[in-house]
Amino acid sequence: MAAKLKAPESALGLAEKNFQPAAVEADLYRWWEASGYFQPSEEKKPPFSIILPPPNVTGDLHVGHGFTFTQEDILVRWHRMQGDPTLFLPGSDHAGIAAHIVVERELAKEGLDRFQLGRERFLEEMWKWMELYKPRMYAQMRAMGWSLDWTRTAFTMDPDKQKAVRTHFIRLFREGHLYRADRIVHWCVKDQTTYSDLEVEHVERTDTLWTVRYPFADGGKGGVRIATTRPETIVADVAVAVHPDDVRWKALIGKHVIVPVVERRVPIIADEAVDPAFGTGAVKVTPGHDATDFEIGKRHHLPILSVIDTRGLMTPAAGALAGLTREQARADMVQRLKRLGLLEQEEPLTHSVGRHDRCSTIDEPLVLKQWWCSMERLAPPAVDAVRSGRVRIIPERFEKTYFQWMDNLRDWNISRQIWWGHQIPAWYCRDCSEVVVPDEDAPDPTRCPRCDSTDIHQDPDVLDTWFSSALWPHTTLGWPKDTPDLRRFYPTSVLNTAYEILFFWVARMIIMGLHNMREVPFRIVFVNGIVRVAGGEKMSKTKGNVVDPMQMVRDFGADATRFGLISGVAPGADSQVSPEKLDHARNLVNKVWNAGRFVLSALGGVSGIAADARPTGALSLADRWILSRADAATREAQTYLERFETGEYAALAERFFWSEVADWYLEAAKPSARAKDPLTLQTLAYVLDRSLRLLHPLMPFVTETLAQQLWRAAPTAEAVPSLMLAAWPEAQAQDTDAERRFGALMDVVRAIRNIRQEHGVEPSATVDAFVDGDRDIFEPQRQLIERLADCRLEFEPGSGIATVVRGITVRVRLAAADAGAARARLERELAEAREQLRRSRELLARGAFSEKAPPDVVSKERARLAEREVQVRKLEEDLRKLG
RNA sequence: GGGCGCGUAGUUCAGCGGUAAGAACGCGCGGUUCACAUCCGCGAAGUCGCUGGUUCGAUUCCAGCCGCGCCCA
Repeated sequence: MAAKLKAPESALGLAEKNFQPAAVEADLYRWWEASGYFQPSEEKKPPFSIILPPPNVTGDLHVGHGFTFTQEDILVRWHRMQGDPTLFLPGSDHAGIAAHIVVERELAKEGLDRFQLGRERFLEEMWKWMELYKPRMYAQMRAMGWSLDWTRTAFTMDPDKQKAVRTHFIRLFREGHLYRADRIVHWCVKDQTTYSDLEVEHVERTDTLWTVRYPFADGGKGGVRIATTRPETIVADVAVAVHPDDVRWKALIGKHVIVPVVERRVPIIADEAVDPAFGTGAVKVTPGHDATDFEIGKRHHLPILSVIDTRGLMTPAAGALAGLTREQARADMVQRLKRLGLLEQEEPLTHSVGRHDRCSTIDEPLVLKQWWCSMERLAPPAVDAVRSGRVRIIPERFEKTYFQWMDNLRDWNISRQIWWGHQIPAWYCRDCSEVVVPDEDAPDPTRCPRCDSTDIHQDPDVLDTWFSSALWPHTTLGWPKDTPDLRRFYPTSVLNTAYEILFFWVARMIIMGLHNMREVPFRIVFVNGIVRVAGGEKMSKTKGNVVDPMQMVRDFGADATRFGLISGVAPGADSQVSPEKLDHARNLVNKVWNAGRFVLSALGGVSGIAADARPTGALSLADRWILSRADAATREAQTYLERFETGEYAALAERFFWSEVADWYLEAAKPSARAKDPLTLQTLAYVLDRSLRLLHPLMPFVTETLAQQLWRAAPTAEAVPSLMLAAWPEAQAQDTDAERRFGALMDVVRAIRNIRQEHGVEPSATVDAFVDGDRDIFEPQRQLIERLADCRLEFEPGSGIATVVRGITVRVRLAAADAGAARARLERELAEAREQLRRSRELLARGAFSEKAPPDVVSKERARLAEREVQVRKLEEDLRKLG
């Protein structure tokens, strides 16, 4: 830890009526960071660690990051306060194609493309981008107040991470998990690269479905009618296929037809993959340009013809169509078929078409030589890890999603024909075609180990970004080296991320973590929903509805931004951000500030108080009550956080602080606070201290600002320099007697206020109020009630407008007593009370209820019945008195 | 086609086998006392999507249907 630094002198004076986030945030964060508070302590307790899901260095931080990372920071700060050695490790991802596209777009503005620049200069441009945006993103993370350990910052293209990826590739290759093969892949003609199954996005669109007749080879009449949306690929057809059980075609299986235009003689084959309901039930088979057909071709040992190249142009193998674009070739082919009289039908068809998820270019399936990662032996342990509970997924329903994908895993295409990323550590000999993958620690090969040729070159392709991201939880901690961090923090505690990347990332981390470390990468996967804009729309740059978290910080402050993002969110559920929500969050932060100001001013000039000393002795009812409520809040906060219910935790913290501490306790405590009553001051300090601790993970800045002031006025025995390091509170047993008494008081006060308002009593007027409840409760609290309800309290029966709460009659005498209004009110209440009484009686009268319902439910209902009987009796009595 | 989720106040959402369904915003009324008008007080507002089933009891569990969204093929 760095030399002890003093907390920054707050730039925000207590005279300031509104909390000014900008005045304190940067100073506090700098102090926390420079003091080493974000680094894990050396406590000998089991550590708590979260590796930040590294955001793509493609631009600025997104509000989705804002939500996820805030949630993580809440867990992290909570654990740190519990004394756990806590690591929250920051980083960023080089983002392969995504970043590639961004930089290529920048180049295009200057009329350049990467091929003009060449690999080396293009990579320089990529690095320039990274060096510009990485620090920018890190600054944004700091602005959000996330307690990240910046001394351990990691980037997927750091030299040691590159080394790790290389080692990983080489080991997988040696163990036979990697292979190079000609297979059908998804090709993007725009980005000039392949992509994996996961990166295909299926979108509905309407195309034309052409029905084409393929004449019989033996000259027989008619022919086979097939339906296709891609007539330009007819020139690559090598068969016609039907479903084996399709009675319409059964007799024709084994016969041959002539592929139109190219006049190729091909067989009619039977394959289960054919959908008899599609078109005529017979389909053309084009293994070179369709994934399903590629599989059919393999099963039937059909040749592969490739007629489209990587630019999307027809190859010489396409014969007459050579050189045309796909669209031109399609039109040309349709004309030819028409002329030949083989085009039988043309109709619109709505179907789903694959597109590249990065740029929405329509997928072009091609057969190309690529590196593949076999999932055969790697996947089963990862399935087992979740099935056995060694990795828990929260909410649980996402386990199903995980299994469904894992059970249908196909081999993973890991080659990408781009330049930015981890270049594949494989070399090819031009003389003998040897594939050279060097040893782990060997330098790059310069000659072929088989034929000694020096004409060898490295694979120009890079690895899929997720191939490196899959290693993140262990490479960030030092793998492949055996480091103290790796030993201490792996497996990490929680991985928290959006459900969108459950497959892309989470599953692959489990797979590769288990492979490289023989242990799961994290104990718990906490799955988030997506943050949407108000109205439920997904944010997207193209729609221009992206909410910038930094703008939110500027407008509302980091504390309010954090709270606004977290509140009202259930685990795994999508959420919405709106200006209203942020307004409210800012108001809450301001409330905390002002309540803090009040307590601090009350403590002014008083010595001998320790904010962390629980008050004891002859406490007032209000003091006892708020202490009990603080314990209740503490207990609930713990429960919610343990269940990852951060939204509930936020709601609870707000409810406790605003509705209980501020609205009732501070109001109740005002006179004795002014009178400098030592017990009340002690309670005020203690309750503020407790509140700040409970609120700190949600809103670190305002709470730290106040804690610094509070601890100066009322130094704690704990004597930690920062609220970040203060102990998380522990709950004591609740004071049920105080809660019952104060609860009754609250009800009475509300009842009097209600009558005042409903009957238009002058706000400044003091009314006479009568209470017939337990004098033992109300008499000692007389002054409090009188002040809060603006009344003179009597305990002798009087006349006036009455109401009954909790079996207590409350009556307010009005200056211009209106007997009609009084009666109306009583009658309304009586009708309702009678209805409730009737329902209660009916329920208890039903034998089945008392026999079968649990005894505690029955006795609770009995008590309720008794209470209602009192209520009705009192209301009737009052009504009778009115005459 | 397979899977998952959602439908609760005008809005955004909690909740839940226990009979009196919550919050916030918004809305209406009232309020200038030394923490806060980014505030305080009071109030109105819901057939818990529809239909059936299980149960002593269903908004909650189950099934079907309707509507919406997402994922996978």
